[in-house]
Amino acid sequence: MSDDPIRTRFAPSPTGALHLGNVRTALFNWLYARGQGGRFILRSEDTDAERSADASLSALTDALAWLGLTVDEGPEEGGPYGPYRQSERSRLYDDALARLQDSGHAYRCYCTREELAEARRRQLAAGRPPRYPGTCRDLDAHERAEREAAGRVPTIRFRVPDEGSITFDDLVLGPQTARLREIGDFIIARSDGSPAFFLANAVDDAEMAVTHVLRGEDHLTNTPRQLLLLDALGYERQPRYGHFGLILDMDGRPLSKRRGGAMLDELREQGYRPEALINHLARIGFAPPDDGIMDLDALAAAFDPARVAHGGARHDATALDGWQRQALERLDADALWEWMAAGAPDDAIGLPVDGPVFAAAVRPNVLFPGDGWSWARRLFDPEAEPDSEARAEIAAAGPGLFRSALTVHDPAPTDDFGAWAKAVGAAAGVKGRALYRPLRAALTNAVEGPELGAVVPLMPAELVTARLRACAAD
RNA sequence: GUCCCCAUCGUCUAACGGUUAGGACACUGCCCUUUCACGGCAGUAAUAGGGGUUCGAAUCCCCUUGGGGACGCCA
Repeated sequence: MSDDPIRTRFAPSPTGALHLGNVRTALFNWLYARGQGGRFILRSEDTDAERSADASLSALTDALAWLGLTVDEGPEEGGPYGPYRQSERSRLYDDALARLQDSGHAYRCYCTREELAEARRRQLAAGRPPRYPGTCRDLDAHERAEREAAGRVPTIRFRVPDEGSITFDDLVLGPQTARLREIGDFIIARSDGSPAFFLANAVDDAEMAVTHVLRGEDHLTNTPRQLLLLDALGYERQPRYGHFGLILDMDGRPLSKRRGGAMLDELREQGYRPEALINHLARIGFAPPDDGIMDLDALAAAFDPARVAHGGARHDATALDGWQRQALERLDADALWEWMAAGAPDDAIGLPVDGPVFAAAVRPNVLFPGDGWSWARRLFDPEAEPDSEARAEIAAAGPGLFRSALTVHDPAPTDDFGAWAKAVGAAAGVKGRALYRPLRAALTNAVEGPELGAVVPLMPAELVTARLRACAAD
């Protein structure tokens, strides 16, 4: 069938937290590799030494593992194309840089940041695209020596041909053509000798035999440059690229750490389930065959880059919550309790019943572990007070109802709540809404919540009595 | 400013020349529940605008408008 095994990669810079856009990129690449029986590679793009930290990298691998995006080759897993940290691959980049200069594809540029910024400013002001003006493009040996004597440290730039075009078949968008005259000479090595993104990223993809690169459309205009580099370096084995629209927030603005609400760590901390996140993200830009929650393998089997949406799309937190609800419904009581317990606050109240029993009882009214724990407090804390709505409900019902309730309170309604409530209704002469709402308010301290029959039997009998007395006292 | 990508219900999307334009989330209503929520059922709601091409256009082409991206010693 296929000659070469599919290889995809996720190549983040370990400088900070992942937002949903990054996660979806990882997800799509993982889905494609998995669905095609290929391999998913993690590569740490840590060439910017100061900003990279191994702590961030391990946080990142932890996040991928939590999501279920297993890594086949990477910094921790190793693999035949290692090392998988760019900081450990400088020999490769140095070699590429040397070859590019020897072949005349690259040259030293002595322009300072200030000069470049000034040139850009002038071009913009003149209504022209801000491109490298080519100042150092054709320096002779004498001119170079002069600048070096002046203490200037060069960067290395790739010489983009003035004429011609480059084309590629985008996995998502289809055929693409870029005119070379639109592309300025770009920096491939910083003045400290470290490789720039264009170079390191392209060289590594080729060296690591990556076959398919799925990335955000912010890279669309990078691709021609990287193809140029790969051609100049003589790589015959080049990856195919696919670009999809970026994820935006509900205002249609790009996701950013600053605006918040879409950072993976934050969401995980809040208690979102990985399945919820995965299913939400899989459907931003892609339409799996099933409406319900799908597991990663099923998503992988269905995934097809050619069917990924071209345009950008919004991250709607409400939709994510919908997936969270579905994810919670599918958990069995033990798993639900495990999830809730993991998210217990420091001042979590002790439960008078088994955790899984409690978790299952409040499940329909819980989206996050914190919700469960606030139900625990409302239901089981002897100190808990009715909220204002509950107070109003209790006042409106008057003490008579609760006095009646106390008369039928022995034995406590812990066994058969339905029968007890019926008896109370008969004794007080009320029924339906007029009966249940005050009882709910008195017993659970709130006017809305889980099924009373599921939750009241969990409460200690003395507590039920105490709450009824408090309401009957007036 | 220049170049590139994009455009279907509020949101995410399906329909890849012929459908009553479908689904999910959200919203509304009804049912269930001697209770709110949960759940079940139903409903409101979209092809940005204008020109073409075609027997026939959401679908192909052009223009306009609107969004996004790139143009960094960031990745």
